[in-house]
Amino acid sequence: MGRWRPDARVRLMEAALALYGERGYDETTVAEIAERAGLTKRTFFRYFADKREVLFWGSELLEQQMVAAIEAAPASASALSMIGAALDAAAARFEEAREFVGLRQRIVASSHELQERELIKTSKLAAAVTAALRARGIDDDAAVLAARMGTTVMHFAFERWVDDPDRTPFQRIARDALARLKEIASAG
Amino acid sequence: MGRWRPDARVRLMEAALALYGERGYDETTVAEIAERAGLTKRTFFRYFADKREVLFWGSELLEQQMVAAIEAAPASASALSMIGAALDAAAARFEEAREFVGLRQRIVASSHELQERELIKTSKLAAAVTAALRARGIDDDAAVLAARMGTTVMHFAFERWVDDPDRTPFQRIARDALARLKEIASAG
DNA sequence: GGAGTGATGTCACCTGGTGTCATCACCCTA
DNA sequence: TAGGGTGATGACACCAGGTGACATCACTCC
Repeated sequence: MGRWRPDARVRLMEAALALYGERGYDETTVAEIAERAGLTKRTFFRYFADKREVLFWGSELLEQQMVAAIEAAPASASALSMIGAALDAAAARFEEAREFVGLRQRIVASSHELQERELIKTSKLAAAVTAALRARGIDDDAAVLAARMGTTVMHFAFERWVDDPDRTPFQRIARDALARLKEIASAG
Repeated sequence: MGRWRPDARVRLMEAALALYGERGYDETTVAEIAERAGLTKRTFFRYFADKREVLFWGSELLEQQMVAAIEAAPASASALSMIGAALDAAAARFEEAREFVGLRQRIVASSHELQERELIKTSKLAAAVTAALRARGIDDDAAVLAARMGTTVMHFAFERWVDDPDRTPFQRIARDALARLKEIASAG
C-alpha cells in the first residue's frame, strides 16, 4: 500500500469528493474511499471523525477569517456593520474556490445527512461570530441575534450565488441580502 | 411479547425518552428501547426512521399551527407581524407541554447527533413558514428572510425560556426578542 | 546499525439500519 | 363456528459506519 506516502488527508479528501460526486454519497463506502486513496478504512477514521466530516475540512478557516474581519472592524462599527465585514471575508473565500465550493454544495444538497452536518457547522460558525461580537463590546443578546442574522444572510446569498448563471460576485449578493433583511425588519 | 397491545408508537417514545434521560442517548441501544416497550428492534424501525427521530415526533404539529397562524393573519399584516403571530402559536404549544419540552431539550442538548437533527427540523419549519408567507403575498426573498428571522427568534427565545427560573411566558420572551432583533437591524 | 517514534495495517467487535419471510392476533364472512 | 384474509410483529441474516487493541512498517537520530 502507499504507506508513508505524504498527504494522506488530502488524498482521502480528493478520493471522497470524487466518489461522492460520481456515484453519490449514500452509494459510496468508506472502504472504497480509502482504497482509492491507497489506504485503509481504519486510517480514514484516524483523519476524519466520520464519513461526513471529510467534506467540511476547511470550515474552521472560514470561521477564522470571519472572526478576524470582526476583530479588525473600526471601533465605531455597529453590530450589523461588523456582520457586513465578516460577510466580505466569506466572499473572498468563496470566490477563490468557486468550483470546489460548487461541487461540494451539489453533493451536500443531495444528502439529508450532509445537510444536517452543514447546519451544525453553520451553527458553530454563528457561535464563533457571537463570541467575536461580544469581544467587540456588543451585549450578549444582540451578539447572538446579529450573528444569526449574519449566517442567515450568508446562507441565503450562498444559495443564490452557487447557481447564478451571471456569476454575480458573492459580496454583492450578500450586501443586497443584508440590506433587504434590514428593510424587512424595519417595515415590520 | 406484547404482541398486538395498542400504542406501540407511544410505548416506544416513552421508553426512549426514559432511557435517554436516565443513562444518556449514546449509551442507550435501540434494542434496549424496544425491549423496555415490549417490542423488537425491528419494530422500532418500523415506527421511527432512526434512533433520533423518536424524539421529534410532533414537530409537524408545531409547524402546522404556526402556518395556520400565518394564514389567519389580517390582510394588512406585514411579513414580520405574521412571524409574530406564528411565534404566538408556538408559545401556546410550548406552554402546554412545558415539562416534556424541557426534558426533551436537555436530552437534545447533550448529544451532537440530536442537535443536528434539531437543526434540520428547524430548517424544515422555516421552509414551511416561507411557503405560508409566500401564499400571503410576500415576495420570495422577503419570505425566506423573514421566515429565517422567525426561527432565529424562536430558537433564541426558547433557550431563554426553558431554563428561566422566573418562568416568564414564552410569548413575552419571544416578543421582546423580536423587538430586539428589529432594533439591531435598524441600528445597523 | 540499532533503538525509538509515529503512521499505518489487521482483526475483532458493537450498533444502527434494512430486506425477507414466517407467524400471530384479530376481523369478517359463510 | 370454522376458516380465510389482513396487518402488525418476530426472527434471522446481512451490510456499513465506527472503534479498540495490537502488530508492523518507514523513517530518524544517535
